[in-house]
Amino acid sequence: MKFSKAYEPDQYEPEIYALWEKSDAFKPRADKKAENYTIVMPPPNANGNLHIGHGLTIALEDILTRYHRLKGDNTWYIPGADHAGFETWVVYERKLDSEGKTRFDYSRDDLYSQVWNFVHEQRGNMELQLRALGASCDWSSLTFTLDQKVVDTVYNTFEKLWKQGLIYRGKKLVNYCTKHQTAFADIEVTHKDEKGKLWQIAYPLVTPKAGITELIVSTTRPETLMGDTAVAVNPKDERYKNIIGQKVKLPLTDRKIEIIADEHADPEYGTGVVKITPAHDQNDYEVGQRHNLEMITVIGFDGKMTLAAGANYEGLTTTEARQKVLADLEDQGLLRGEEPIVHSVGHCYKCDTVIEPLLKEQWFVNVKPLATEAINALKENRIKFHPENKKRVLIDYLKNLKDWNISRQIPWGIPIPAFVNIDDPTDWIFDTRVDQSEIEKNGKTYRRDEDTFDTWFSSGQWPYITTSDRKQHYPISVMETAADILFPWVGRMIMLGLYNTGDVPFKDVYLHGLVLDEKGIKMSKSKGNVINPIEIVAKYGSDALRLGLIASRSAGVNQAFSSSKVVASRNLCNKIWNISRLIQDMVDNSETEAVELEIKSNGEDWIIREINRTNKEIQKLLEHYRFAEAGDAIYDLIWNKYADWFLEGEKLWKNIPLLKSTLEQILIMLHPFAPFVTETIWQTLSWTDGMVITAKWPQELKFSPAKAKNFEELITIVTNVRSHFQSLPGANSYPIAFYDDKLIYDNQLLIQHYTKAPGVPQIKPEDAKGLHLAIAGHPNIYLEIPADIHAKYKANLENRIMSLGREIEVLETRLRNPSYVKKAPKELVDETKNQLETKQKLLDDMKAEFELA
RNA sequence: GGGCGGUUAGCUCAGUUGGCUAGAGCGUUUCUUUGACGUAGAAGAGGUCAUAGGUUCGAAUCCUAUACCGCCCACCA
Repeated sequence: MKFSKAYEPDQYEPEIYALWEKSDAFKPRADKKAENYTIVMPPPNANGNLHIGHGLTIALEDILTRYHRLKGDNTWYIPGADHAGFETWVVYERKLDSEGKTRFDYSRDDLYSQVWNFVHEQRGNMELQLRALGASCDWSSLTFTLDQKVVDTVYNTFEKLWKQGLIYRGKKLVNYCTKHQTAFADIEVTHKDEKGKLWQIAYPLVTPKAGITELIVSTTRPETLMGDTAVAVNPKDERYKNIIGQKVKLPLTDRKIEIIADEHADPEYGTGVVKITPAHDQNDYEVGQRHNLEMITVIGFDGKMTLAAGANYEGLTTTEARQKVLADLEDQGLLRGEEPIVHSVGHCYKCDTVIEPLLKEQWFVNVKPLATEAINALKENRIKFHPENKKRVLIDYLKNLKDWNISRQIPWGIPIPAFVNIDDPTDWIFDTRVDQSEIEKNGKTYRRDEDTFDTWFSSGQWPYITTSDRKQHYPISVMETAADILFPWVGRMIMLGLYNTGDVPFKDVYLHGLVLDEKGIKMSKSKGNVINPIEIVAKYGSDALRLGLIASRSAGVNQAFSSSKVVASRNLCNKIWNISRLIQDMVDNSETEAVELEIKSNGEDWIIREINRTNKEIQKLLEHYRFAEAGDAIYDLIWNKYADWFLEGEKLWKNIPLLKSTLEQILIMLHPFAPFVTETIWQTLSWTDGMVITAKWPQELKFSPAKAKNFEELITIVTNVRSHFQSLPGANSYPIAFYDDKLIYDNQLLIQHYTKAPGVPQIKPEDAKGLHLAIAGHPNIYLEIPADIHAKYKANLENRIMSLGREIEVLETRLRNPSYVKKAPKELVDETKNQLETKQKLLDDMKAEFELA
């Protein structure tokens, strides 16, 4: 291969990925002495496409993976694919709908195999996209969330929970989406503030007492009135004390319901009387439990009124029923008013349908014992969080967690391995013969539960399922995922991981925020502001996307996507490409085959120092998950140090062994951040062996600190001269004369090269003329500019003298403060003194310059 | 109602346990076709770190209040 003028990522990326994959570079080494480093990918939807959030996830995880691989760890990055139960089901149901079919046209087994086929036809895209993003994951251990080993583990866990009494079947209020015909866990419900109305309705007392003939209740849901089985007042409420236990006539029905006393009724709110509808409201359900109330279901799973609501209302939608109930109450003179109200209403996160709390028999996990263990582990700091504050947020969530409904009424998922006796609905047994809808056991016939598991129940067991073939990799090193699934996923992995293995599932958690659009708005299909990562890869390259995504981003914070960062990153790739091109060119044109690594100039000591520093810095930053800063560090090294100063100087020396060695070091350090371009370069360079992906993280080279410091001074001198040249007429046409300065004497050529001055002559002190440069430690440097130009230019220098004077004043004030001198660390005070001295000298020099002319 | 973030250059954001002249990318001004790169090089301009107090020798950083913006949680009839 040869280096073209510009790096064109699309020409190399697929080939490079194939090279890695073919050579088993992604597989963990079987080195017993090395440390294990394990990351499990949050499994993307098997039949979906990756979005920009995946771009970020892969960027972060792959940087860690590649870094640890270079460091020599047994690095294992485990990919996954999610059957995405509900998501996929929604897509498939839409397809059925477009064919004029519904789920009720098929058996569950039919539907399951239909979706299975559908998913497998669609599958593969996502995996190709992961490759395009450069994920260096071990494809041979890809786990699909419906793989047998997943199902087996999930069944074992379910059975264990069941045997220990932590699973129970209960008829409780569940969050039900009447459109999708399934229940949800509390966490899956999206609450929104909405404008509604609060109606006042009169419930007449059967026997008026204590001067009270009727009770006014307030409700936002009059249509549930027919499901009322009590009205409640606060036991401490003096107004109603005497009528507790009396009955009221329930309007629109012929039922009489009791007035009960319960803390739930807030005396301050409305009239202080609340209607109790245990079958349709979570609070009322709890009141009902306390008072043993009857539960009447007036809304069905289809979202329509049931017969129990009365013949007049049966079959109406809730909205229609509300209108009719209000109208009927109005007719009977029982509607006593309405007022606008803003209240929070639960919605289906997928279709936005209002979630209906409905009574349904479901499987629940008693989470208390699991959550307690998890909270203990968190409090004992067995898992480190990035950002740290999310740990407390999770603890608070776990403390208040209610029992977890794990049943879903959708066919696409892991079937719940439970069967019910056809003759005894209370007789449930655990059995894994889920491929049969009826089984025989002990001479009795059992029918399969048609429901499937909540996907979080299975993915909550992900870390130990995926590492089951190499158990020494559990707990995994870090769980990197999106901050918005802290509760449903991270929390559940910790609970179930502890429950199943006794150990936490991961040592570290790194949570990333959302990638917002360029304006800082959440991306969504409906808003049309979605950025497709694969398009960015096609346009700017995979490395540019990766570097651009991690730039200026910190843990847990939502942040806008920045195309200018992507462009800047693309430019960096081009920069390192051209650096390599230049070095390859120098190598090709060098006559002698120098082998020994030898340092020949101050700039070489300096660049070695800078590389060493950056090496340490990157390691430290990555240990702390500071990706953006690590990216900045390598960017700065390559661009502002290696290219602008070191390479520029090497055009004079061409120290081939050092050029080769430093370039290799830089390529290795850049590799985690820009895997494709570094590998492409590695494969193109004439002298490199093997692949950079499996190279060894660079050892630090030795250098002379004094010489490195010298070069720093040269940089100051050069920059100073350039600055003058920039503002002088005639630009760089004036020689830089000096006397009695060894550093300049030894580097005349270099200074001339950097400044483009016509010459750097050594002169006698008495011949000094022109502009006297004011550089600390180098008092005898002159720009030989003609007297007339000099005279004019002097005015410009006054500004510098003024600002220097101000700086000196600040330092003097500080040192004049006795408590500063007494209390601040000695080094700091000494440094301040030093500085003051240097600046004072500089100021004197500059003033002397005025005398000269 | 409870909790968590944020407010730093024109824009998007960094800024580790308080410490020297507060950084980056983009944008912007001027100059430059030098043996790689114009997706470039060189030199600049640009910030009273939201506000008000406090702690400290020293505060963008710690504390208290205020304002505005964003997010999460919750059983608001």
